[in-house]
Amino acid sequence: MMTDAVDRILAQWEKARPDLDCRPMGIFGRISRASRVFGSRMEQVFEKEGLSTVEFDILATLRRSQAPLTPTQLYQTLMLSSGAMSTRIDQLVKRGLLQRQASDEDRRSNRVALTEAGRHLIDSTLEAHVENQHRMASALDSDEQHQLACLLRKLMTDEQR
Amino acid sequence: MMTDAVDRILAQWEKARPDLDCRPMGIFGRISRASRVFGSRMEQVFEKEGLSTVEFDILATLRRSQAPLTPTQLYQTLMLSSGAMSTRIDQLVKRGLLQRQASDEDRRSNRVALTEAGRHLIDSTLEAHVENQHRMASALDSDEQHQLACLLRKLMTDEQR
DNA sequence: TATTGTTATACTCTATAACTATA
DNA sequence: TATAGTTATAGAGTATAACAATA
Repeated sequence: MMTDAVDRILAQWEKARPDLDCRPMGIFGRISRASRVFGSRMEQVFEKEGLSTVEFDILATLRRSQAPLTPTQLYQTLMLSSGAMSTRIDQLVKRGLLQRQASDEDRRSNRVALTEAGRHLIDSTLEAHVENQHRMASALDSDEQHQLACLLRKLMTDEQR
Repeated sequence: MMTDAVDRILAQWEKARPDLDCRPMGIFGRISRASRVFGSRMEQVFEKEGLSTVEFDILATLRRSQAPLTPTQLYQTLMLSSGAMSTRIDQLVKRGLLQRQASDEDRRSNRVALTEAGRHLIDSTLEAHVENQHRMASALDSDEQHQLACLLRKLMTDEQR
C-alpha cells in the first residue's frame, strides 16, 4: 500500500505520543490538505477567466438558481457577511457581469441578476471547471468516487456533538 | 437515503445544465465544506488554549518531530512563506512557548525548540484536539473511517494531471 | 554568488458596526 | 422596532522583496 505525508505524520505521533489514538487525523488531515490542494487547482481555472473563487461561487449560485437572488440570500448561501457580499457585488456590477434590479415588493431590497456577459462567462467557466474536477477525481474509479461522496455526506450528517 | 446541501446543489445543476456531468462536485463540494466546518470546530479547541490553527500546527510539528527544527524546515512543512514563519515564531517566542537556538554548523541558521511551557501547552491541547476529532468522526463506524481515509489518500496520490 | 532568516511594506480579504431607507 | 442593504473602518494574515550575515 502507498503511503503519503499524512501516514508519515501518523507514524511520528505513534512514536512521540503512543498513548494517543490519532487515527482520525487520517481523515481530517487529508480533508484539510485536499481542500487546499484541490482548491488551489480550481482557483487556477477561475483565474484564467479573471474570477476569484468567491466570485465564481456567486455567479454559479445565480446560474444554478436560474433566477435573480437578493444579497441576503447570496450571503447566507455563501456564508459571507452582508458587508463582504455588498463589496463583491459592487465589483461584479462594475465589470458588467451582474446587475441590481430594484424590488417591487420591498423597496429596501433588490435582486441580483446575471447580465448577458455574466451568464456567458459563468457558463464557459463552469464547463472548464467541471472538466477540471473530472481530471482531479480520476485517481478513483466510478464506484470509488461514489463511495467517497457517500462517506463524506455521512461524516457531516447531523452536526453531531 | 439522507440528502444534504450538496445533493440539493447537484439537483439544481441537473435542471440548469443537464448537459454537464457534475457528479465530482459531490466529492469536492463536500471536501471544501468539511474543511470549513471541521476546521472551525478544531479552531475552537485551539482558541481555548489561546492558539490559532497555524500556531497549533507549528507547536505540533515540533512536538511530533521530537527535535528542534530550522525555520526553513518549518515553513516548508507548513506551506508558509519564510516571512510569515518568522513573524509567527517571534510571537510564540514572546509568549515563552518557543526559543531560538543558535546553530553550531551554520551561523546563518538557528533551531526552533519548544520551551518547557510550550511542550506542556501542546501536549494538553493535543489531547483535547484528538478527543475532539474522535467526536467529529463518530458519525462513521470504525470500518467506514478507515475506508474514508484510504479513499482520500488514493484521491490525492500521484498529483495526476 | 547563493542561501538562511529577518524586517519592512503593501495587499487582499473579511467582519464589525454605523448608517439609510423602508417595513 | 426590526429588517435589507450599503458604507466606512479596522484588523488579521499573508506574500513579496529588500536586506544582513554567512556559506
